[in-house]
Amino acid sequence: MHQHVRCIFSVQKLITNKKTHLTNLNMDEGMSGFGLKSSRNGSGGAKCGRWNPTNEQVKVLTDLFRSGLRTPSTDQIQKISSQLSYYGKIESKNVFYWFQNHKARERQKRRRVYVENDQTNHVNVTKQHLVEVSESGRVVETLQLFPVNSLAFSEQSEKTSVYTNHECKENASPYTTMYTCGTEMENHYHNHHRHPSLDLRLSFM
Amino acid sequence: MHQHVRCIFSVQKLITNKKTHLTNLNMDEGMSGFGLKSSRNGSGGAKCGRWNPTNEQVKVLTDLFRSGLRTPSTDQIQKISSQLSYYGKIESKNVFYWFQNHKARERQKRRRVYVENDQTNHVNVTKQHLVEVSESGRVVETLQLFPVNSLAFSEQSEKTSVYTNHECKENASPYTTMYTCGTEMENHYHNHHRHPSLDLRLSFM
DNA sequence: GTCATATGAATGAATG
DNA sequence: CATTCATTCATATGAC
Repeated sequence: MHQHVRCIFSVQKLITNKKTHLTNLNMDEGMSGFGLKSSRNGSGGAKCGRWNPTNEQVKVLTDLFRSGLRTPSTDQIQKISSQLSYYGKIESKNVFYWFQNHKARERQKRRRVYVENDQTNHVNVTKQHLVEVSESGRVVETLQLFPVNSLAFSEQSEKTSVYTNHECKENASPYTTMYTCGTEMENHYHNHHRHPSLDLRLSFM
Repeated sequence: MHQHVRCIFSVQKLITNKKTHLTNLNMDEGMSGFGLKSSRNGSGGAKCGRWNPTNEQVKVLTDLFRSGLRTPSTDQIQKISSQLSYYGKIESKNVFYWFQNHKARERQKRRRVYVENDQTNHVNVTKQHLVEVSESGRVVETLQLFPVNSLAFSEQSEKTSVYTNHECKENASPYTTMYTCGTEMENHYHNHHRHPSLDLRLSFM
């Protein structure tokens, strides 16, 4: 709604100058449909156009992120997007933005927490030893992702917490590192996806 | 009129499941004596989840906002947060969000008024004393904030949106300028704050 | 209890 | 990549 104006601008921008990485990803697709997920809004309002990732999509993206992926290439983005489309409407740009945002916010949080620790504890915290995995560095060859077919099962590993009520102790450490260089993905799970064997096998690089 | 619908849904949402990234932080709400924030959240509840600013914190933040600060840099955020922590538990991100929200809502309100004016004489709904244009222009180097001992003094000029022009875009010089409307701050008081002369001296750039 | 609002928190989407 | 904006979600509080 309110984005109309901005959207118009942005599109123009895109066309005019910004012919970058993004452009290859149909960034200008605009917001065609949007699968009213049941997950988040589900309101009858139908939302104006913002992508609303399903839990499954988020799960997968998060897993990818945790596995070390930070800045997927256009190719990867496309693959991911393609795979995730199984769970609901999604576009390449969504994936692109997701990673951008996730990465940025992770960094931001870390920065803030760091400072906070620093000043409250007066400890020259060296908690900063989190080895930021550079996406350029070692990456897993292939990543096996399994479809989370039902929330019933996926929720355990994630924070998903339905805590919402009291003791929102959930993700007590949202900021804490989870930067393991994706090798652990190897043995992540070899579950049984009863779903259309939709395994997101992404070849990083 | 626009949100109630969502509220209903949100409740349902609660039940279903969310993927919120609630970052629990807080708990306890600090509140080192004195304050007794009477207005918001009457102590007790709200233990988990949400930061509950004390009146002093709100006062300072509001003053900063009124003085022209809109989007503090990370550095500023940290300083502010640090200083405000004197009054109670607070994290950088709270400050960040506070400004983000405050700004956004002011904008939103303004927009809303516009629409109302324009569209039709809908209802003379709370035209908001949105007038109050500040003659911004001068730049201050440092801003002295004084500790609010108590909510003694009234704060009713909350809104005070700078409201320069449409699309004020004060970002023209984000971190360098400060609109001083804060002359009043000068003489706020030099009373004895029983607190460690906690003066928020923020050097804006 | 329901509805409504204020506001903290989050996040998709951009922009530069 | 950092910053910002717009919108939405969540929840505490208060009126009815």
